[in-house]
Amino acid sequence: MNSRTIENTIVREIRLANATSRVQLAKQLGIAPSTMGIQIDRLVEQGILKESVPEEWGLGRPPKLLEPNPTAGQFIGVDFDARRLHAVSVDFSQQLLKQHSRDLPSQAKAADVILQIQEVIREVRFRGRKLLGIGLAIPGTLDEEATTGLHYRFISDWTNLPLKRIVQGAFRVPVYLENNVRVMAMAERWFGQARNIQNFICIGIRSGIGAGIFLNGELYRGSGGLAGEIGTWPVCDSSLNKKIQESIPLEDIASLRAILETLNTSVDGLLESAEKCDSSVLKILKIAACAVGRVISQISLMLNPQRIVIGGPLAELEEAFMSPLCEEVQRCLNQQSGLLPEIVSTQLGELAGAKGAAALALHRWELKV
Amino acid sequence: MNSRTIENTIVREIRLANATSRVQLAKQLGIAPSTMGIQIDRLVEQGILKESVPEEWGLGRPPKLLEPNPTAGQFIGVDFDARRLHAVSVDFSQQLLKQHSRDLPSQAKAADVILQIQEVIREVRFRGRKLLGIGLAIPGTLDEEATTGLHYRFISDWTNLPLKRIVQGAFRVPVYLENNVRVMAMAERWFGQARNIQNFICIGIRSGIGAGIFLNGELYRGSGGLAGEIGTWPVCDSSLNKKIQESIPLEDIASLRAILETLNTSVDGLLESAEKCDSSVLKILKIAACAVGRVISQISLMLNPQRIVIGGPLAELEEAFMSPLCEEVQRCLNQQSGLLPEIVSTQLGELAGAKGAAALALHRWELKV
DNA sequence: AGGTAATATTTCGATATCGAAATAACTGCA
DNA sequence: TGCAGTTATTTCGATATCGAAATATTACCT
Repeated sequence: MNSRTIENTIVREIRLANATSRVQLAKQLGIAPSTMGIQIDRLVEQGILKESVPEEWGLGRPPKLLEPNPTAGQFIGVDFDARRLHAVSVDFSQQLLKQHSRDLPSQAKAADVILQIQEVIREVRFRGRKLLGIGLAIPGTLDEEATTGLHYRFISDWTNLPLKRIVQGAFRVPVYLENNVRVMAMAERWFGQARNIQNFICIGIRSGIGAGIFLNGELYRGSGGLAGEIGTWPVCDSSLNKKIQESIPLEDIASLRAILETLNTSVDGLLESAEKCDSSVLKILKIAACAVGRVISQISLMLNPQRIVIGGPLAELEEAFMSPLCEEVQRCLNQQSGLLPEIVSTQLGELAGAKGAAALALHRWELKV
Repeated sequence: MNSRTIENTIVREIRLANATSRVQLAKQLGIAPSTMGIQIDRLVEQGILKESVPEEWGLGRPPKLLEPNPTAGQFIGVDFDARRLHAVSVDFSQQLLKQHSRDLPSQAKAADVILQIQEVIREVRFRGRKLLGIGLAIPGTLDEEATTGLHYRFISDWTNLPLKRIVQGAFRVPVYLENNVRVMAMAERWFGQARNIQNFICIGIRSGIGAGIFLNGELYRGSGGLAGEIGTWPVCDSSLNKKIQESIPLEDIASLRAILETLNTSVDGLLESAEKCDSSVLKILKIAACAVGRVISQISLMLNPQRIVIGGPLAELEEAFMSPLCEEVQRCLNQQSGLLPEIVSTQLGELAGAKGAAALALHRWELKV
């Protein structure tokens, strides 16, 4: 049991294993069924949970299935980077209510972005459902307590912004912040490729490259909140590029930005020419994939994760990117098959971050008795 | 609260913060003082805990200090590698009772080693204290459940040995296994350089190189129990050795075994000539230190640990090894001071592993009601 | 229809925990 | 000595949890 109250643990458990029974929950949480009965009855009475009857059932008395009551309230999630901003609202059972995406003006200032964040929150807010919390997926670094944005390279004056205070002041509900990539990892853990996986790493390849890390079933942030900052990981491999003598930061080889600059094209252009098997594009992508693969193999030596989830546009390129990446990981770990992680690409679309941010708020939310 | 019973949590808490009071414990564990009183009374009555009076006290009623009762029983810890075997017994309050070390015959077979383990356990067993548990620090890899030794490179037929079953059968007390380096990390965490540090990594440099990892305050094993196997980490840096084109496994550059082979000397010989600043020795050590330093810097990017503890004989060489290591880490992380970990060498001597193994048994031990 | 087996939930007395107030044990001061 | 101030522990009625047995609801079999 965590430090959370039993009530919150129950709601969380029900959301994860959508629809369970009193007895099953009692077993899962190591609580007497009689006690669980009392707790559940109260939550149903309060309108937090809903009971339903199973459609088919074998032997024995059928359980009263439990689900979160959608009408108990809504959560809002916002995700952004330098170019684009996404927001969603979800009901208490994590179903999408409204969504909204917009481009940010290039060269946008921090103050603009903060205003736009508040605008889109109002935009996606669903009338008639109590707003229970807001989650923000923040690019760049956060302070350890996750209240303040410290730095983001691609918005010039994005420095020491007390985002939690600002948004909390504007909407008067709990606001939860988390780093962009970590929110992606949470999304994978809760409704993506890493459900029920205790040890996995989500690697996001966008303007920069970062990792969201789940170990022993928990998000890992590092002692200063800086874990996963692998953008500057030194990569050097003479087999990749004979001219390289010194090592090069991973981000300079494999980030979307670096690749687009090298090829002087757009994201859509890149994806298109990769589909068409343009050989110069494939070569660059292969170099990037190998670099990421080498880093993954080294991470695997250290952390032996069960699974790696790749996020970002490149993850969609099966032949051109994911295959060479997997091969390189295999090559590097050839002797040690026990260390070889499963490598998959994300299936959550553009809204992954926003949905993850909403889920962050929803999972952190505490029922006050 | 963990899944452990309250009683065990209390005993553990008292051992960690040697001597506290009922009220303090109640606060620390979030339990009502009245309840804590009942629990403690029972534990004292059972002879598990002892009460004592504080020597000096300021204002207010002085607390009845609590400590583990040494006579409640003993734990035995065994640590070994291919060359040498250590065993200790400690009382219930973690104080050393007896110790024993012996060399293993070179080319010893697994069966020999297992017999010797049982012999030294009998050797250090302290008469008149109930034996409550045995901890074994095992070199090489273990299965996920930590019951079976899978493989150890330096004992030829060390393969799939059900050590837990064997030793448990022989002594009829709970037996706990853990990997060598992880036990060292536990020792650092409980009574060494990493007390009260949530995120740290213990790097052991002996015949091989491995890492014991504590994250979020918990030991991290990896999804197959293979986390920390950094011996084959590829190191390549043309600044270290111009002739290197391909990367080389860390263990081939920086393990004690590799260094001793290169210099054709013994451990004592190496330490001695390092003290005397033999330049060829210093050069080899510097290359090793830089290799380890580079790996640490990469690990820090990923995990942002607060502290790194270096174990093994080389950790004693301040000038010849630790200094160049720290410098290399700083150089590699130059732009990112937030990621720079504290780097220290272990202060626990030869018996660290055995004491850690005993502490493992003692911390895992469960009071059965 | 009636009985049996299986599973879920509730009932109910025993036990554990909580929280607030009372009590105990000390220092410092008059 | 007596009293105020401070902190630790215990007391005690209210509440929560437990565990085993009782009850409820279903399928399946005869």
